[in-house]
Amino acid sequence: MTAPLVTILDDEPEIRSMLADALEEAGFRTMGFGRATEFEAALKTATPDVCLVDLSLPDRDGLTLVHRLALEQGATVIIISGRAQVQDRVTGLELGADDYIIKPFDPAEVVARIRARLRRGKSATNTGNTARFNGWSAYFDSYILVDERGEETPFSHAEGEVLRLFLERPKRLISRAVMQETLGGAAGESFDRAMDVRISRLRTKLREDPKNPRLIKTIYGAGYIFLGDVSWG
Amino acid sequence: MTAPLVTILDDEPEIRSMLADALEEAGFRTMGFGRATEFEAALKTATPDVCLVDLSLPDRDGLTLVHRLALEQGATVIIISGRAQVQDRVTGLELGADDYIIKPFDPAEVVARIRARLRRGKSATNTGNTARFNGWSAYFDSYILVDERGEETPFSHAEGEVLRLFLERPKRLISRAVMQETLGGAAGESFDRAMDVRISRLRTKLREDPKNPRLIKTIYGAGYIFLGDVSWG
DNA sequence: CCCAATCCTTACGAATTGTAACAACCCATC
DNA sequence: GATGGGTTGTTACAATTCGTAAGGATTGGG
Repeated sequence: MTAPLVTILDDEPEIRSMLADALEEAGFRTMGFGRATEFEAALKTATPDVCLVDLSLPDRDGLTLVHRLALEQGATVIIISGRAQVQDRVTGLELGADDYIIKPFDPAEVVARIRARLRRGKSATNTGNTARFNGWSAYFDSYILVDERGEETPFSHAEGEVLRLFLERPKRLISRAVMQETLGGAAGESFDRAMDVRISRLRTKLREDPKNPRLIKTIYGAGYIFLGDVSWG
Repeated sequence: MTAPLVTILDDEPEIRSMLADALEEAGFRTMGFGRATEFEAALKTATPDVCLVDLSLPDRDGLTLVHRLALEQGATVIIISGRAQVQDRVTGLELGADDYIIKPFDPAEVVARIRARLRRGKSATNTGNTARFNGWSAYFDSYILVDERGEETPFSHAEGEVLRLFLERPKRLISRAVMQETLGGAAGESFDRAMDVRISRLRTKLREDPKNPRLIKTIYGAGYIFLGDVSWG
């Protein structure tokens, strides 16, 4: 499972290094090019997962290049451009680009947009559906909880809804009203016992001590609070 | 092939109608909603290809909704928001959105971005009649599954239909309604057991552990989700 | 310490889903 | 046509999920 490869095609070296820094920080491999010819030469040996392309190239019309990349190579292409007109963006996207980012940009957003593209694809690093907390790993796409010894515990859809709600708001009070809203929809009268049961079942899967819960705390008369050091990814 | 369905979730009626106009002009079908509850109710029967979501909803936290849509439903989600900070965009994309468009926007760009998303989703899948996933190779022209050791298992036409549907939409929830539509045609009454049987038979051919399936997961009350890293070719 | 409100947990049942077994069907071959 | 192998739908029943009810435990105010 190698890191995804991102190529950067831009004639300004500062932009290349800024992007490369941010991308490598985020765990990607990068290759930078200042001219289309070099980039195309490299394409013969490397197969990038994402191509960042600046439209204002010295030696080639960027749009044509994007079109060819998207059509022939089938690569994911993200245009980076100083041209901010709606019409520019529309034609760029129509020609096959997957995204269009306007200069000046924030590298963090570029990383986020690349991740969003890759998420959909094949064996791409799926960000956003895995969370780690206090020795546990929660895989929301496979509906599995894994403890630190690697032992797996499957959880159901309903349990996953509760767990995700907690992991999205760690160390904050979550009122019963909010829970009802996000989970069941209509906030019924006697129906709210259902939520207790969901939480109860989730607690047993997390092996919580009923007398002394470490992760899911009950705030009498208010709601619940999830005490865990959560990191998504 | 019917036109792709785009749902619009925004509390401002003018924005809804502006988007609906532009999208229908461009050949899409649209459904508009002013509140998250109505939208979620509609999701039980309809399966949109793209969901446009405004983050400032009156009755629900938009970001949570996006997260749920992206993870559970596996839908293509595009956020439309007035919040223009980079951090807003990054968190929106991290939570599962496929794109983030800032108000005020030009409907033409929205159309172009939706097209870019759909293009990627379709063309990546429809080509080829061979697919690889998690050690398996599926040959749809010869109706044969091959495991990593080269052992062959033939599969029938009906099983192939289910498998193809899964492989074309990996890691997304496929509702029973969609399955019926793609497979059996008429959504009968007692006929829906047939689908379970198809899936059951496919599961045994993929050597799934009945207690703990890895590839084909059941979402109680909703549908199925195929969790393989698929590459066509 | 007492009591009412709140919360936890167990058990049960309705709805949903899995699968084995059988029947209907298709289709090539004799 | 009849036969036989394979495929697919149907039925029946087992297993799972998840809300509900009920009783016990806990909390916090007085």
